[in-house]
Amino acid sequence: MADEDELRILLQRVARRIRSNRADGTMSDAKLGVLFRVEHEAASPGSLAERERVTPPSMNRTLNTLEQAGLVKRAPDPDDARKVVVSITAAGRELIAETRRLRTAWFSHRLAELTAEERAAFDTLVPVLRRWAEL
Amino acid sequence: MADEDELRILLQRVARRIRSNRADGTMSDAKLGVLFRVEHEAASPGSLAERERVTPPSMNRTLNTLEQAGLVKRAPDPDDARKVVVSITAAGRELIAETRRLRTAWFSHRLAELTAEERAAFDTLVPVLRRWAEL
DNA sequence: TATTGTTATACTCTATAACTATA
DNA sequence: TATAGTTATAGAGTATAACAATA
Repeated sequence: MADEDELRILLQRVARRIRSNRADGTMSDAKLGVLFRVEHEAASPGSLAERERVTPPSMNRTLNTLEQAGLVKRAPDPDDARKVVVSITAAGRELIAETRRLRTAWFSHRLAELTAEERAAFDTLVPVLRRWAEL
Repeated sequence: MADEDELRILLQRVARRIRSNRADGTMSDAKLGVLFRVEHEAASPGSLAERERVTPPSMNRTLNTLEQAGLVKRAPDPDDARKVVVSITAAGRELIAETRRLRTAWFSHRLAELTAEERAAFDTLVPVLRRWAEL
């Protein structure tokens, strides 16, 4: 069995290494996280706060910054006037695409260096990681 | 082949999940990072700033907080009066031990749920992750 | 002069408490 | 009354610029 401590620490360091590839050095994890969330589906400020595990006021501030930068936009919910719908803009999509391109480039190069056995090992672990990420 | 994007994103989410296990909710990553650094070997503020990739003033502020909390101590360098040596205290060691224990507990439970094949896959990937972490 | 550490100041992200509008 | 969003205010971490002490 591999050393548990080492495996755990390695996962954190590799994740940090991946995260260091950013399209724009001024984009924080907080902002990028929200941008990635609303990329596929518009969401309310409250649900974004919950999924990013921050408080509603904190999320509100992040949304203000993203909105001022033209990366997301707010719109009133047609069914419930209390609610707001946050969606991504074209500029937001472009920034995400660039960030993803850089991260993918680095990661693709790393994957390309692997043996067939190592690639297979990753395939085996994807369902495991998927479960853990949801906990 | 597994989806490269998903694998990359999952690694980040799992790392984040692991990181959320802290002995003391008030200990930030910044402070814990320094504490882990000086656990094995005393170091200067400047070298700590470099290895943690923050500026010297930022590191200085972190060290002030850790010192006030009694987790590290500063001492003059005997050879060069300009330099300072930062070392961990007994209280600092205790806090690290507790943090490590909690992280290990969560991760151990996750590993215990795996099949033999999944465990073997992790063993295969440890050398790979070790290489990536150093890049 | 160059190096090491620190102080001064400001900006971002986070939080708790309080307020507004709507259901 | 309860819910969704926001505003007010404060604490922690980070940065750049400037300063002090020593080599």
